[in-house]
Amino acid sequence: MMELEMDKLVSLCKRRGFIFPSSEVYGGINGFWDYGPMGVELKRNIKDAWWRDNVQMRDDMVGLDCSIIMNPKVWEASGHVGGFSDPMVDCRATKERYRADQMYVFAYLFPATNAKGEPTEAWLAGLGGSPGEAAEAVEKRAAKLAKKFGKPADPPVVTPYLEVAADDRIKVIGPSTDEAGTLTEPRSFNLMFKTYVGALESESNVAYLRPETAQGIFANFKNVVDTARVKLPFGIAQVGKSFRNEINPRNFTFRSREFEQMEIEFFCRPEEAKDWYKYWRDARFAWYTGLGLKSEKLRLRDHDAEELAFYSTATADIEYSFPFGVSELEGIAHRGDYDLTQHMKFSGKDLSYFDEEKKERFTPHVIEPSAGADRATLAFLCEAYTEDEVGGEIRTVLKFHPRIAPVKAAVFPLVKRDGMPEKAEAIYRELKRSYNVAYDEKGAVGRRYRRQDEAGTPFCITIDSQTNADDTVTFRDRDSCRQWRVPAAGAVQALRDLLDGKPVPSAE
RNA sequence: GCGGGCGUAAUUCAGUGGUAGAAUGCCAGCUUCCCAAGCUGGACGUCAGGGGUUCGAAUCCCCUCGCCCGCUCCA
Repeated sequence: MMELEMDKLVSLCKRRGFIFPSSEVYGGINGFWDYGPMGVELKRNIKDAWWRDNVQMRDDMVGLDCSIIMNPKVWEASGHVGGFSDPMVDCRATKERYRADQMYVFAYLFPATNAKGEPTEAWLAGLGGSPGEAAEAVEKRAAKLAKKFGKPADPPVVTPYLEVAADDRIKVIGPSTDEAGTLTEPRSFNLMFKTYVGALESESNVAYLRPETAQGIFANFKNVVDTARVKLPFGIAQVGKSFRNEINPRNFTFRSREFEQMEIEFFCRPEEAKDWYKYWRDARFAWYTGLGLKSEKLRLRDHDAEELAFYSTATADIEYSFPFGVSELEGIAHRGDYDLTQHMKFSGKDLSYFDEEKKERFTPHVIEPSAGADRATLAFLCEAYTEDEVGGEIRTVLKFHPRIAPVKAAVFPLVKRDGMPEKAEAIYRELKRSYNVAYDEKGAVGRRYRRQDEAGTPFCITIDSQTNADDTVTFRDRDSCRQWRVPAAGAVQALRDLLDGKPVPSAE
């Protein structure tokens, strides 16, 4: 198995117009990427395949396209504001980082006096969910100090670190150091991109760019039920950009601050949720394999109990083994009725569902298959990248599934004379009505084939001297380099059949 | 966020204080009846950006930005 080097792929993506660093002429900007002429076709094909397979082809799915900026209360309900912006404290000495709300300070007063005759103070910080938990390690450290400075007369005064006065913080000794004053003030880390709605900046018009598309679906649950004549079980699908500020961009486009999601919220009766979870978990895995992510690099991993979010009873990740490690492409989560319940609580609106047949009112449960469009695109690129050796030379091929290939076919006149260009261009024009195809008459045909291989074009159609005699053209298969003849008049249908999965004819 | 490495053409890279280079790719033409062939010609560089040292900086120093690696973080 050839080991893909990420550098080679990144370089190919740049060279062939798949992916560029964002605003590169200004030196780029960390965590943002642009899709070039090839990349935009690839990513669109992936999103279109997702939409077609999950919305168009199904009777129980509808689509939605929500605004990126929503009422900020949405994010209070979802827990993105408040719950996940814990203030953190860094230790300058040990470079460790602690959650400020889980740090308690134990102020001891030892009998030994200093030069001014004052007792010796030691403000020891400990970590834990409660003062009791934090005390354990601290007491051991205090016992050591007691040998030196004598036993303290009183038990220590315990203060949560967040409530320690700013002036007193320099007295605090961090959990893994003996030195005071190494801890920074508590700083909050912003999960979300903050902005202001309207020309004036003030606390009253703060808004956020959405960190996920899911909440727009929940917020529109009632609108869809009231207007789209849907009945449980049904799902709402959305493709769109999301933004996260807290992440550390890494690994090419894999982890970006601006990214695109393909999300489904599938609503069902509570007692059916478990079965639907299993259904989606398998269906989503099969979707990737059906588009060519066939190798052992694709994995389905169930979360164990500790890994589960508190509201979820089951979650699975679809992972891909990238050159930089195994990472998540999609998560399928059984979210129970958590989201709708939260939005009912925060909005005061009834988002329950009335089952007309069973005359029952209840809050639907939700299965959420949430996929990353950019991550899927990167996985398909990694999977497709192949280096074949032909006569001692490296042939670089992107072996995309025809459905996602940016260019479906290229049409060439074998040489630039004898009416071949005219004939080739006529076929090209005809194909172009249905497919994204390329035309090239420049230079040696071998070079033209290789150029298309590198862009992942699955088929090449070549017009040669025999075309004049019997009006047939050659089809050439990207992966095998095999060629066969097809009547020129049937070229469009022949390409359609191949793109629909008809196998390449075996060798003549 | 921390630490380390790096940044020269579209790509891969050479260039350690004295005229900005190579290969590949790209473009034009010739040739060419099938897989990066050959010949001729051509375009392409704010040497990441800014500041400093110097008669002179791609080269030395400082700052910023970006990329890579390892930590940290990643509901």
